[in-house]
Order: sequence, then structure tokens, then C-alpha cells
Amino acid sequence: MRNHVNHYKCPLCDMTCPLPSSLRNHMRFRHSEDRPFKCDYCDYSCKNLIDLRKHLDTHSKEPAYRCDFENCTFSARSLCSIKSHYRKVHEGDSEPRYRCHVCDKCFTRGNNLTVHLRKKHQFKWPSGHPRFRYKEHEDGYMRLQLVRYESVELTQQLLRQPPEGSSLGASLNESSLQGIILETVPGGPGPQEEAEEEEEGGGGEGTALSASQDTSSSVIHVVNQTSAQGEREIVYYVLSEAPGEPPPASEPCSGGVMEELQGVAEEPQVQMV
DNA sequence: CAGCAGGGGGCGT
DNA sequence: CGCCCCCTGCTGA
Repeated sequence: MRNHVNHYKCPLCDMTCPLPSSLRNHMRFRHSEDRPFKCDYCDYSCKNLIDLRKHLDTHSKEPAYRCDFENCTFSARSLCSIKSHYRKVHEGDSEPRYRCHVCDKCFTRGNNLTVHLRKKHQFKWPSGHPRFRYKEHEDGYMRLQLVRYESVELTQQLLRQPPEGSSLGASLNESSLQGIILETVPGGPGPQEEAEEEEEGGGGEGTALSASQDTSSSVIHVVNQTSAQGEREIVYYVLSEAPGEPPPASEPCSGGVMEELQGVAEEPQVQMV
């Protein structure tokens, strides 16, 4: 469990990770333009041998993969197509398992749930989170992972908070974690002003996303920060969690943090999950 | 238009 | 490798 806490931050972006090796990999694949693996038949190149092999399959005329099941003639050009075929046809696993935590609609693939979340509920990716993660819940459904834990130390470092004056960063336990969640929805009173599109389809709009029964928490503060260079916006959510402890009324630790941030905060939003 | 599914690619584990 | 991305064509309300 402790291993899932992210202690390391990429100096070039907002990505965080639990291990130095993860950071090294990230640097190589995310921030290097080196593409040593080149295709002989086209100008495709990539950073990874496995990806090159996958690509080479696309040059073969015959479908490179066949279904192993007896008497099954299904074939496809990608391994993932075969696997999804096998699961659906030969294992009877056709029930949609990806479930929207807002409206409970189910989908067969995470990809399609992603489209749904973005189009129907206006979900976005905060900086440093290039994609959604889906997590299996106790009921077997895959739902959007809303919280990513990072150590308090790292968060303070991210916020350029001087380490002294923190009475709380000393020990890392589950209750002293801060989370970054992957969602922000205007939802309500915002007087926006859609530059483009779009009439409401009938005013229905689930709005308010009151479907908050499952997440066991909590009010989250959102701060949009613009760096000195005016480049990246970081969306921090301070998760007041800890059912056992009273939530520190105004985050004694983040007093300085909030103070520092308020200078650059653009539009704080408060959101429940 | 919403959802499904196949193909192909990126990237974290 | 596995998960998720985009793009795209198909299909059923």
C-alpha cells in the first residue's frame, strides 16, 4: 500500500511516480524524442521494440493472429482484438463492466466510457494526467479512479513550500495523504458562456452529479495554479479524508500553501465527489 | 446521436 | 504486456 504513494516528481512535467525507475522510464518515453526502432517498410518509428513488433503486424496482408479455440475461424490483425473476441465469444464475458460513476451507465470498453465521461459529463484531464485510470471496485465494476495519492512531502515540494513550519509532514500515514483527482466539472452556477455549441438537449442534464454515495468522501478544494512562466495549470485537490480524525478545519499545514497559491489562483472551484 | 467494436499507436508497469 | 488513447465505420433507436 505504502508503495503506491508517489514520492518522485518529473522535473519536466507534473507526472509523479512511486519509484526512481518509474521516473527514469518516464523521462525516456515521455521527454525523449529518440526513436531507435524504425520500420523498414514505412517511416514509422518508436521508442520500444514491442511497439515496433505491433506495428509490423500492420504490414502483413494476412491477419497475424488466429483464435485458439477449437473450430473457431476468427482471426484478427492485433492481439488485443483476439483477446477481446475470446473473452466475449468463448468465455461468455459480454456484460459491460465499465460503469459511469455519475449516471451508472455501463460500457463494454473503458475507451467508450471515456468518451461518455468527456461528452456527457465534461470530464477533463488535469495537467500531468494524460489519461483516465479505471479501477475495479468490490462489485466487479470498473469505475473511474478519482483519487491519486501522493505523499505530503511531495505535495509540499510541488508547492514550493519550505519544509519547516510543517508540523505534519513528518510521518507518512494513510490519513495524512493528499489526493489529486481527475475530474472537474463546472456543473452549476458558472455563468459561462459557451463560445461554441450547444443547446441543452432539453434541460434535463443530470447536473449536480449527486451520485456521491460510493466514494466515502468528502469536500475537495481545487486550485488552479499558473506557473511563473504562465504555462502549466496544476489542479490540486486537498482531500480532507480520515473518517476517524476530524478533518483539520482549515488545514493547518496548508495555511502557507494556500496563502502562496492564492496569489496565482485563477478560479477556485469546490467540488464534491 | 449514442454505443459498439476493430485497427493502430503511446506509454506506464 | 496491459491499459488507454484516437480514429473510424457500423448499427439501432
